[in-house]
Amino acid sequence: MADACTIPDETSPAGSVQCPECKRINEVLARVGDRWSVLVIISLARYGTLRFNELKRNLGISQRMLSLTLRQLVRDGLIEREQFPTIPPKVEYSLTAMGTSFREPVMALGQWALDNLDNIDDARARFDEVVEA
Amino acid sequence: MADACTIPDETSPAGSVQCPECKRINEVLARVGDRWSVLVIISLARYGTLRFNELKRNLGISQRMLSLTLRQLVRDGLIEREQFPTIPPKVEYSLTAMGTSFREPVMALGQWALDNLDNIDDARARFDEVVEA
DNA sequence: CGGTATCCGAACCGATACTG
DNA sequence: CAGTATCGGTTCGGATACCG
Repeated sequence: MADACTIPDETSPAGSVQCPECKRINEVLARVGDRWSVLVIISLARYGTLRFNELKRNLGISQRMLSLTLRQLVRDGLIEREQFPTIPPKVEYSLTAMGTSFREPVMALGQWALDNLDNIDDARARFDEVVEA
Repeated sequence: MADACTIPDETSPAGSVQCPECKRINEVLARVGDRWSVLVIISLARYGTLRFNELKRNLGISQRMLSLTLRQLVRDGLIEREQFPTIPPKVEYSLTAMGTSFREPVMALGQWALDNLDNIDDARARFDEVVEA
């Protein structure tokens, strides 16, 4: 990996110019960092393989958004789509190798989210109380 | 931490009902998981403390979005705002303890993003080529 | 310097209806 | 079952102008 790809590069004086890493991270997160993508990845990481409607029920996502999200993730090479020509049709989704490598940071983020939801709620309550006064 | 908060809970039969963890993760990610928040956290994790316009230049974010994002993050207890009553005014932002604990999963995500941007671009190119045919 | 207020187009996203 | 198409409300987010 090139030097330009390591995050802790503190050569520039803090706020001089736009940090190139942020620009690139931004690009990737714009693609795979939205909430539905993250949740689809988490679900597939948990269950291995899921059908369309299983994901739909699992996530509480609308049919439209799931369809769009899945197509994006397939296009980005994070998940795989296997279609069985049966009647009624059956389509299974699972993680690719890259999707699996995405699993770890995503799961860490998800776990942090679970661990800190209450803390955030508390912080918000305190903040709002102060602001009202 | 309660049992209900662990992600790898495979008790339900895959797609039966909405998984409660996904619901909660969704809630937190809706708050602190947006792109600007993530990038602010990454920048503060890198530099420790930054002023408003340093962050602005660093991220390539509009003044409006930065202002909104910072206020949210302060409200959620992830960052701290210190104001110096000088002329011209000076305001410094840094991570709180909770923000610092958020740092690790976020940095992991950012690093993954950097490492895989090219892979994603390649996957997209391949996908689009196939679709055109 | 560090904001806030307003405007306005773009993107998001759920609801609904329809298809193979 | 696994989608696609269309519509309409909400949110996002940049641009601009203004303030302490």
